[in-house]
Amino acid sequence: METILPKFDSVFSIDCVIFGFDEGELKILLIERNVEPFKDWWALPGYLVEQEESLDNAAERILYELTGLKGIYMDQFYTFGDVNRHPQGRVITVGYYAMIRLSGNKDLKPAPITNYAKRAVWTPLGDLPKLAFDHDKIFGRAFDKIRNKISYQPIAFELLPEKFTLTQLQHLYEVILNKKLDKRNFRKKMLNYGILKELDEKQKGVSYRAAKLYKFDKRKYARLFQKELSFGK
Amino acid sequence: METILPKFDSVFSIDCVIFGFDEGELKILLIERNVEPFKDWWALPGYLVEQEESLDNAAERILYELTGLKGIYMDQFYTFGDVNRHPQGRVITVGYYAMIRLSGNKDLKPAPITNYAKRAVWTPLGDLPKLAFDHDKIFGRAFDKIRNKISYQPIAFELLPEKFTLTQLQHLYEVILNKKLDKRNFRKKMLNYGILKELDEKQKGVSYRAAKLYKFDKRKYARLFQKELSFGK
DNA sequence: AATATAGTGTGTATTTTTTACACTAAGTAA
DNA sequence: TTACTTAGTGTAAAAAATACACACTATATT
Repeated sequence: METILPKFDSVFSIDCVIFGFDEGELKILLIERNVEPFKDWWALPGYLVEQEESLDNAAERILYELTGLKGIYMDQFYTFGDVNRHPQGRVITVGYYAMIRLSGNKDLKPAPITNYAKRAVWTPLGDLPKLAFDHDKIFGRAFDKIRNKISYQPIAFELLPEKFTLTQLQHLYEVILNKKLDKRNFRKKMLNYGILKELDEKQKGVSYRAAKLYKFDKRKYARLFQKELSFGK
Repeated sequence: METILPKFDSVFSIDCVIFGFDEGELKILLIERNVEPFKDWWALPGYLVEQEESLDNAAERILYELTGLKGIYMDQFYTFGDVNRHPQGRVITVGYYAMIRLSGNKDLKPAPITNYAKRAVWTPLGDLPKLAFDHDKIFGRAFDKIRNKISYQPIAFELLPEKFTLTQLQHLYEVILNKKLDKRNFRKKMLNYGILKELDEKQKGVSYRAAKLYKFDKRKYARLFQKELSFGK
């Protein structure tokens, strides 16, 4: 006995939730759609997966084509498969997210390969418009994911410039977690992880006492957090 | 401008990793395939998603059809989309897992709706054969997921009979985490969660001192673990 | 030169959580 | 009655989390 797979034209898609942090605000990258359905609406960068590409590769390609952002590594967080989530048919979409350093990626243009997006814009979470399709829901789940993850793994460094102050780091945490943290306890905890390198350099251009700059030590981070989360003996 | 979605015959599938605990062993539910490809191989219960059904519904239906297990709520853990994961074409599969109480579900028969599976068998993790497709990888990720999750959320109760002893619970943790735990500390911690009801009843049929039985208090559990994981002030 | 301003940077005591560790009690089997 | 097997229990020490306030320093302003 043999099963023949039905013919198919892959109708699965990827949607990307790309977080950035700029001017003290958390932002995500949205595109303005240039095609129906939802023409002229704002949406997460997302498109159909090609026949011959893996999901991870598709995510990277699609993000590039729609926003010009190149070589971004993303993680899956959830797959959305409600029957009516797309008005033209059944489309299952895999949600990917990334947190990236916004500096240098401020000006974005969709790659001129498609005309699918008019433009890509960093949008503060506070100003999010109603999004196309079920993208509000997809965004919500991505945000839950990072909020949850950051509370047990210091993942936020990806969002900051290469050199940052502890106060900047703390602000970022406060924005993601949506609550104020205690300065002394925060510093103690972050420095105790041992994944920050203190630099011989200070903040510049501020009209008050300049703060020390720090760098994130990727190697120590990897060593620390690839280990299992402990349950103890 | 308008995009027409390509026609499609949904070629996405669901694969289920169902954990059970029996005779002191962790087991998963495997089917013996009755169709090509991989006819006669062992595989995770999994099949194609229908046009008009959500992923969650598909998961439940497929599990029922292939194993006879009815009404099991499962969670997604990852979506697998490598290009060549299926020998007959591009199939993206969404991984679902559940931990269930094995008692009463020991004897399983595929529902006589399909002839896709010859039988469904609880297989100890220690005796897993090489599985069809990339199911080894899918299983591995599911196992990582529960191992990780149990270290910050006491999810293991689902695996035990309704009434259980603390020693049974501890054994289960030890099996999942693959390390010995300290009896006194384990009890202290579990009882402190406040999600166990001590019963006026003891174990029966053992040839040594009978242990107290406990029940899992779902309401208190829900109250406790829907709250955010804390970062502190 | 003096002053105002705004954020930097630091320590300690308390509480909570985690860890380490070993013996007696209770029930069954012979 | 004795031997055997698992149940059940407490305490001290260490580590982590929390609560809390003031002096310092760089710049801008007068």
